[in-house]
Amino acid sequence: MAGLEDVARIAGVSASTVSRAMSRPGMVAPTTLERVRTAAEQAGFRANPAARALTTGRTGFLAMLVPSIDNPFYAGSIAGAQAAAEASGRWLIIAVTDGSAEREAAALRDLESQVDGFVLLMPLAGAGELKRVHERKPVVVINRKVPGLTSFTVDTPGGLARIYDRLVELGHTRVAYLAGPPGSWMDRRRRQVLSEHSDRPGLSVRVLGPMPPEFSEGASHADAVLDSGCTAALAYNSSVLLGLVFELGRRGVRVPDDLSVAAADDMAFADLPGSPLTAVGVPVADLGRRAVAALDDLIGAAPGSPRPASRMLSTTVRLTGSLAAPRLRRVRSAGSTAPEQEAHHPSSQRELGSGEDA
Amino acid sequence: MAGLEDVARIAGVSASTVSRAMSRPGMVAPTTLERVRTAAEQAGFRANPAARALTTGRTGFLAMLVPSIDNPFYAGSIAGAQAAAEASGRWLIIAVTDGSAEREAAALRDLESQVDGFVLLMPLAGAGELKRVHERKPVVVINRKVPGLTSFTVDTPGGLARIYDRLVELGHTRVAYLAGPPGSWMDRRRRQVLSEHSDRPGLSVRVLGPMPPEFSEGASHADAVLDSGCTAALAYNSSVLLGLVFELGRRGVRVPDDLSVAAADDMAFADLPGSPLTAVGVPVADLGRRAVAALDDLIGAAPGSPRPASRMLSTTVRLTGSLAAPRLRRVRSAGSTAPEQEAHHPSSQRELGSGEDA
DNA sequence: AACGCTTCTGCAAGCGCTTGCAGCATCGTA
DNA sequence: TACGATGCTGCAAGCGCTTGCAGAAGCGTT
Repeated sequence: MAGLEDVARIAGVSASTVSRAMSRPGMVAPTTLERVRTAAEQAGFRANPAARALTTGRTGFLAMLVPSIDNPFYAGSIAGAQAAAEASGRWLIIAVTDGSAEREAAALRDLESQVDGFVLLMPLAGAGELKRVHERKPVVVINRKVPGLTSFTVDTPGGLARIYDRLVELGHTRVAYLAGPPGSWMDRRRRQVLSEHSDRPGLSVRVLGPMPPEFSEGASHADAVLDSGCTAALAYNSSVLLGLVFELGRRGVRVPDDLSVAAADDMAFADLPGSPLTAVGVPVADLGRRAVAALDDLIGAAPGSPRPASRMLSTTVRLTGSLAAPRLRRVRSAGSTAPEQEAHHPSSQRELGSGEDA
Repeated sequence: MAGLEDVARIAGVSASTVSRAMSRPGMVAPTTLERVRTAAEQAGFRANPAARALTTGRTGFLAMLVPSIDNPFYAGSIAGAQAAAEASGRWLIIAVTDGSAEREAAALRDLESQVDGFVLLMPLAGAGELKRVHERKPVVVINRKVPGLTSFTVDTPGGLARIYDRLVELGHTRVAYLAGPPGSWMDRRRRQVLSEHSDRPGLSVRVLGPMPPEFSEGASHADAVLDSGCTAALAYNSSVLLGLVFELGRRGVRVPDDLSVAAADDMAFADLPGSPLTAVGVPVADLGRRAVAALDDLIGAAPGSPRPASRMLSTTVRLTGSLAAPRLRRVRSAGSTAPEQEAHHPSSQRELGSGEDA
């Protein structure tokens, strides 16, 4: 691998001149610059980033900490971040925290000296600790607000509220919510929104679950939805929704004629032009992109400069998809040919109290 | 940040001894070792990886080049690779090639000096070029075979064949295949399998598409499937399958009673215990994991040692899911209440010739 | 008691790049 | 013509770690 010295020899200058020619072309005379450049090309020169990092402290790496990768939400954000990073000539290191605060802390510690900044997707660490990291290497947070750090969040509640409003407008009075994984922060926020809306007269939300956000879970809760006497169902995410819809189809229940459905959080089809399902569409790639862009600003910026503004990105909702006016005639949960009949269930599911989420 | 020198001062030894205590504990006397260790702990010592890399050439990074991230197949592989990398104390850098040979080459070139090895997911570069990279930094390939390199592939064709056999066994004679993206290597391989099986007497495959592997595409091809007169449909992947099934449900077509369906390539639900859809399940995480494990071997190994064996991983198929005996009575494609009637269509779709895939 | 070995430690020379400083032309100005 | 200012370049000192080499003990032999 050709080094600075090799180029210097060819060009007949010193290594320092070559270095300057590469990183601050303005500092060398035009003719020298030209000479060095052709020499570099001839030698096939590639600067050794590790050596550069040793003196400058800049590694050209960004680290992104995510709870997991194989989840459309995270994967989308990673993709956005990666694209932005590459666009500014940096590489993205992915660290998976798996929801463990220890692993997160370990990654933060290990990578601190190897990267120029961090993108933290839903970090678990306390605000104080994050600020401490930020003092050493710039930090941008996604999907959580940390005072003092720039963060990018998404207005899922707003999207949910729009769906909710539409349901009310259509005349629905009972809505099922297929909850997400137990203990999920996102899930909690959503239920909070629902519970706020639940205060309206004549409206009630049944929470089914919690359940892992999987296709199979949506499918296996189809009967519960039917039994609940609800005329509409909201699913935690698109996977759950698809499972539900699939199973409903097998039971002869039509969407949206017999049951209105929507997903609270989606990256699979909300933005697709011809999608027949309504869902709160989350601009996941944007989250990643913006986070990295903000990081870029922070990395270049002088210590005292104002930090990039935090933003809440709005969601997209297509209200005309799988939402329709309620139908009181309901189909029983039996898998057979579906004779229509009134649904009258004692409904053992709990009502969503407005105060149950802290 | 505490350095070697700081620890040395505290422990009352030289920096070299500290270095050795950290990286080759066997080389220092037990008592010294102990002293150094407590000193290091006290000082909060963290070795600077860039400095280490400068002398050793080992960076502790692995690079993984993928066509894209937000695709369940790739995301799953990345997740597996990431886990394996972290398990062996390395970090994973993700580079997205986006299907561009130039970007791939650029990433390879840029990262060559910054990583200890490469995992290449479906690389575009020629075998010769890949071998050349391999001479500098170890390379492991996923989902493509490159002579001279260790690679991990997946037996999707085998899984497809099993589904196909089952369909034949059930008495199907006309099968629709919702093809993947135009020009896709995977898609070609699959169609090849189908065309091989298509030689059997009394069996025919209709290819619909090509189409992008999206939910909406599956949905919008539902009518084409119904019109084709086929009694079973294979989809390029699970997204397409779900779209198809969703739209079928709206038309009152039951799965699998009215139509058998399966996905050729799936990471979403094939492995889930209660999944109602049959699909060729691909062990995506395993691919990534094994690739990194092989890379580990290569990195540690002496230049002359035999390279880790390539392997083809087998797929999983649940045959009892959405496959059933064919029903000749078919539903027309009109979106209405679906009166049953015979399907007799001139079928303008082309038959799959056995030689059409190169 | 002397010798050769083994074990442990420190010295110093890098790894390949950046950068403060000083030297040397060159140029403009008085 | 002389002077300072300016522009460009080279020298050399690192950045923080690793490692070959050699010296210093400590040990077992003969």
